[in-house]
Amino acid sequence: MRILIIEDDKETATFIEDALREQGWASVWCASPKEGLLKLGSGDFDCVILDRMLPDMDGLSALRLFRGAGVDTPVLMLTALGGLEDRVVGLDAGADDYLPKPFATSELLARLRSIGRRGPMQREEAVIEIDTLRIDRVAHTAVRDGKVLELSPLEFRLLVCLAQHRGEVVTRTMLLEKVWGYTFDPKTSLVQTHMSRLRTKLDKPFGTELIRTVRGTGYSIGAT
Amino acid sequence: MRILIIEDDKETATFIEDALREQGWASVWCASPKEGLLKLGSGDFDCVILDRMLPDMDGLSALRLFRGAGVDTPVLMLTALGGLEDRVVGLDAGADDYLPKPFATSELLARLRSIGRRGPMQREEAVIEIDTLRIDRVAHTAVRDGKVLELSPLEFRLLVCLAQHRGEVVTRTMLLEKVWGYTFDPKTSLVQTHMSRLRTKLDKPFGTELIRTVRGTGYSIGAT
DNA sequence: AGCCAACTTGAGGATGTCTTAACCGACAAG
DNA sequence: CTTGTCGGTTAAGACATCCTCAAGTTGGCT
Repeated sequence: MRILIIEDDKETATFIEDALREQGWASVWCASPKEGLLKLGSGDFDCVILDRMLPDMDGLSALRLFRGAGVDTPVLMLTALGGLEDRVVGLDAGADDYLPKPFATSELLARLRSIGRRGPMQREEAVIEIDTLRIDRVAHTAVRDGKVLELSPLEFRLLVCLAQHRGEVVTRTMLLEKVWGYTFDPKTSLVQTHMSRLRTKLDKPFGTELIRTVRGTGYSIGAT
Repeated sequence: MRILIIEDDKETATFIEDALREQGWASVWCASPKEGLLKLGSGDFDCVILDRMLPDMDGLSALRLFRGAGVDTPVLMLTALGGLEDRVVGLDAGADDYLPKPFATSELLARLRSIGRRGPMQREEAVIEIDTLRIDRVAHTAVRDGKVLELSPLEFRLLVCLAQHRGEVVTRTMLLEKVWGYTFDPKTSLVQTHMSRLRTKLDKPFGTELIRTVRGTGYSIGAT
């Protein structure tokens, strides 16, 4: 694994580099996103560790810059802010995972392994089409039968998550992780409620149902 | 996959159980290592998830107890302590893998899959085809002659279990273990009832029978 | 043929899960 | 300050599922 670290704090950076070296992974460090983009262009990296707080450019903007430039290397976002929204915003902007500071080394390594396992070719399509439904992740729009769906941000994330796994069942646990950033079960009908809301906008007005409920497991879209 | 969970915290335990069930794996929960050892002796498990911190016995001691008793089931150790030394000690004592809490479910499942792969040649294919029947475990669908079968969760599990042992006779005891997670005999026609329901959906509408009854033993699918 | 055990099948009710509507607080815009 | 949107919670009701029981039916053996 070759990993690019974008982090202005020297101390944190060396801490991470040490951990990676112990694991036998190569790392390259740079302090600014601009530098990072250059390096991403030249060497091929398996993953980027990106700090959310940077002096000259915000981590989120940096991420958008990368994605805009056609860089599809997986990004693990670091942030001092532990808030949930923050996490969601990060994932929304195209980060593949998220780690709050301070973190345990083992946790960092685990996340990296997990990202690495997915493989480099996990191309995230900007536009996903299922039946007569067309989802544009860049324009942030969903259209079915030529009719624009007025979805709330959360509903959109939910739909995207389903669509990215079209033909597969997406478990409730998975949705909680990917859409809400939860690693626990809120013990409420959170997912179901929002799935219902999504359906009233996505399925109700069109007769045929795109979303299928898989009892005891989760939901799926675009299968059979 | 059959998985034994040894975890005193009920909440964590149910969380894990949910995730496993969604994945289509059977799990048995117990709160103490002693109980666990008993269960390990009776039912055959593919993996053990063992908490590092337990009230009456330390996880490491438990692990040594198991290994001492000749149990060679792979063990995934959970721990709240993220330190490196801890990890080393855990792996030293004979754990096959190690996961710090809190963990992402996807991470847990990935580790389990990885552990499962090492074991004796498992058939965990995503798609199984038998004659004109096609079972997709990822999409959670079963199709015969192009017609989608509307199966309940239990019926689906039952079918998968049969299909994974296609050509072999699956005993009732085996089904009770793999599908229901029972380690005892309920003395009712539990298995037969559901086999019947499965047949009305799988065989009745198609004339030819895929499921064969083996009197006094169990059932089999896809044999001759 | 006749018997017995094993298997099949249908009905019923308890249980659990999913759907949906209603409510409430947080937040941003006017 | 008011208004509207968003998102989380709760609860009621609809619905599916699954277990048990009990009455057929089948198959193998003498």
